[in-house]
Amino acid sequence: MREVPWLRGLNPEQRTAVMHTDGPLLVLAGAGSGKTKTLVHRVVHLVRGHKVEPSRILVVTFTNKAADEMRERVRAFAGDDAAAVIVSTFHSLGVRILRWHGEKLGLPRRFAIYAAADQLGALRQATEEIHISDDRFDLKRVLAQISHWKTRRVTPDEARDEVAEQGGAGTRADEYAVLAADAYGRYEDTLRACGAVDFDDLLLLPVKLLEQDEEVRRDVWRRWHYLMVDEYQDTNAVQLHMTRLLAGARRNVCVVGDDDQSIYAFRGADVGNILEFEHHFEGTAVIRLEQNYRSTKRILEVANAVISGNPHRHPKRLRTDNPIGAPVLLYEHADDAAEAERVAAEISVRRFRERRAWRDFAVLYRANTQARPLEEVFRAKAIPYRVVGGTSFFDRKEVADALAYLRVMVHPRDEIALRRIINVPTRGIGRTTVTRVADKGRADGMPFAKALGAVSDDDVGAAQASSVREFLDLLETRRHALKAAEQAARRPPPATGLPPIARWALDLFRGVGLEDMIRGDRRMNNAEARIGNLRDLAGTLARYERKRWAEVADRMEDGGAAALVLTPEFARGDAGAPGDDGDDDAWRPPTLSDALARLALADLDDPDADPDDADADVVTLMTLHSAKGLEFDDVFLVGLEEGILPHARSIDDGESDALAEERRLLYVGITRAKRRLTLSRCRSRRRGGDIVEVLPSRYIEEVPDGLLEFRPEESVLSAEESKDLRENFFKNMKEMLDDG
DNA sequence: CCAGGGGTCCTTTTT
DNA sequence: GGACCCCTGG
Repeated sequence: MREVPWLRGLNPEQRTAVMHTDGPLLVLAGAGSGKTKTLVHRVVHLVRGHKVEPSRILVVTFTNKAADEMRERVRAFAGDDAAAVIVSTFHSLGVRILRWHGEKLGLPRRFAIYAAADQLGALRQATEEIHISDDRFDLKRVLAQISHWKTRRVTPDEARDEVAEQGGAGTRADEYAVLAADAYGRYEDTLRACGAVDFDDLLLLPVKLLEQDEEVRRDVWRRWHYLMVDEYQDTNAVQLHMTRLLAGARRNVCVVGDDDQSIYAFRGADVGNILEFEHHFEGTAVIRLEQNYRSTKRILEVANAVISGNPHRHPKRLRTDNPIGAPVLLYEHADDAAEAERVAAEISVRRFRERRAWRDFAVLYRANTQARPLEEVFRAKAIPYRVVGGTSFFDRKEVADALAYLRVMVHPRDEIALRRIINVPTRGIGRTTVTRVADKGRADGMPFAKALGAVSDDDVGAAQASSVREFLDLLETRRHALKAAEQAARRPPPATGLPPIARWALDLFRGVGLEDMIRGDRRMNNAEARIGNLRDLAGTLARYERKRWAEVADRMEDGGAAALVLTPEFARGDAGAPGDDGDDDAWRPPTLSDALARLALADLDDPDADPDDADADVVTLMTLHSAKGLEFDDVFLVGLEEGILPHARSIDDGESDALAEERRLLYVGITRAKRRLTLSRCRSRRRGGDIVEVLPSRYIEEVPDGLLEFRPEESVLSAEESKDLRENFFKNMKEMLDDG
C-alpha cells in the first residue's frame, strides 16, 4: 500500500480502524491509546482518501469541549476543506433536529431549554398543583427519577404502571416512586405549556421524530452518510436509538469507547450499549487499541490492578513502551487540610525541582466540595489555580436572575422565568399575589403570563394589581429596546465598546434595578464581585456577537462571498426573528434567542473560564468526571477513602454496579497521569457537625504491595526536602531565571 | 399583604 | 456556603 500522509504515525490497529470505512465498526480504545487521534485520522481519510464531501460526515461527542478539540484537530490536519465536517454533541444535534422538524411535535420555533434550576421550578409548579408539600420530599430526587425514566424512554403512563406493579409501598423509596410517577406527566405538561424542553427532551424528542416520521429520517440520511460516535460507553438508551436511526440503512457507523471508562450510569448511560454493540449492529468489525502512549509503566500497572477487580469487562490489558517512571506515591494525612497543604507543597517543590509549569499539575477529586480546602491553601500560598466545573457561573443567584430576565424577553410565556423575576428586585408582588394570579389563571384556563395581563384590582388588591401592570409595562419597554438592539446587530459590531445586544442587556440589568439590589444587600460583602458577574454575563453576549460576525469573515475568506449564505428573510431584511428559523446551516445575524440556546447547551464560554486563560499557566482542580478525556503530566488524586471514593451513596445503594462504576472513576483518574501520580487519603474527615475516622478506599487496599510507595505523613515537608529546598534555593532560582 | 432578618439543614458525579 | 422556613414589623 502506498504511504499516505494520514496514515503516517499510526500503529497497525489504528490504521485498520482508520481504513475500515464501510459497515459498523467498534473501536475499543483503552485509556491513552490515541483514540481521538484515530478518529481524526479517520475523518481525514474519508475526506482525502475517499473524497467524501466533508459535510456528509457527522461526528458526535458528549461535551462541547470534546467537539471543539475534534474540530480543531481535523482542521489542523486536513485543512479548511475539512472544516465543513459536522462535529456536534448529542444534545446540540438534538437542537438542530428540533429546529428543523420540531413543529411536527407542536414545539414552538423558539423553544426554551430548561437546565437544573428551571427544571426544578417546573417540577415544583407541577407538584404544587397536586398539593404535595415539598418539605416531605426532596424535589431533586424526584427530578432525578423522572430523568431516569426519560433516559430509558419510559413514558409517564408506563412509569405509573411500573410503580404500580412493584406495588410494595410503605418504604420511603416507594413513596418517592409513586410521587415521581404522578408528577412526571404533569411536569411534562408544564414544560410544554412553557414552550420548553429539558435536556432529556433534546434527545428524546428527536428520536421520537425520527421514529415516527419518514420525512425526518430521509432528511437526516440525506444530510449525513458517515456517522462516528466518541465515548460510546456513555450513551444511554435514547442515544443508542438515535445512533441507530442516524446510521440508517447505510450503517456507516463507527463508535469509539472504553467500557472501563463508563462513569455516567447515574444519568442513564448503559455500558451494555458498548458491550452489546455487535448485537445491535450485525456484522460489526471490532478493533482493540491496547497500546498506551500516555503513562509510565508504573502508573499503568496501578491502573490495571485497580480495574481488573471489575467483572463484566471487555477483556483487555493496556501495555506501554514508555519508561517505568517515578514510583506512584500514596500519602496518608490527618485531615483534608493537611492533605491540601501537602498537595500544595508537593506541587511547589516539584515545579521548582523538576522545572515544571503550573499547568502540568492537576488535582482530581470525587466531589466538587472537596475543592474548597485546596483552594484555601492554594490561595494562601499564592499558587495559581483554576477550578473547573463546580457551581457554575450560571447557577449563581444574581446571574440566574439576570438570565431569567433575558429569557422572559425571548419567551414571554416562560412561566418559570417569569415567576423568578416577578419580584426581583422586590416590587410589591409577593407570594400571595403570585399564587392568586396563578390560581385564577388556572381556573380560567389561562397561562400564567396571560393571567398576569388580565389581573384586576378585585383579584389581588389595587396596590398589587398596579405593581403587576407596572412590571408588565417594564417588560414591554425592554422588549422594544431589544428589537432595536437586534436590528442594530444585523450589522457588524463596532471594533470597540459593547456590541448592541450586550449593551442592551447591561442596560436592562441596571434599569430594572438588579445592580442596586445587589448593592443594597447588606448580607453580601462581595457586592462588587457580583455586579461584576452581571458584567461578565453581558460580556458573554458580547463575545457571542463578535464570534458570529467573525464567522462571516471566515466564510468570506474561505470561499469568497458566495459562501456567505443568508436566509431569505434576512436577505430581504424583514425577518421578524432571524436566528431561529430556516432549516439550513445558513449564517444568521446574532440574536438573543440564539445566544440563550447556546448558553443552555454550554456552547458559549463560561466567563469564569476566561478565554485567555484556557492555556494559562495554572494548576487545574476538578472532579474525576470532568477529567475524563484529559491528560496531565503530574496528577494528584485526593480523598481516596471509603465514603468519598467509593462515595457513601454508592455504598448505600448496595448495588455492585454502583461500586464498579466508582472503581472505573478511580481508573479514569489514574490514567489521566502521564509522568507522575500521587494518591492520598485522610484518616479523619468532617461529617455533618463532627469529625469522624474514615477508612482507606477499598480500591487502594486491593492494589498489590510494591506498586505503591506508602508515605505516612509526619510533616508537610520531609526533613530531607526542606533541606534540599533551602540549600538549593538560589541554585534552582538561578537556573529558572536562566531558562526563562 | 409584603419585606427583611435570623435560624436551620444539607452537600455525588453532568449534558 | 447556600437554599429554605419562620418570625416580626410596617
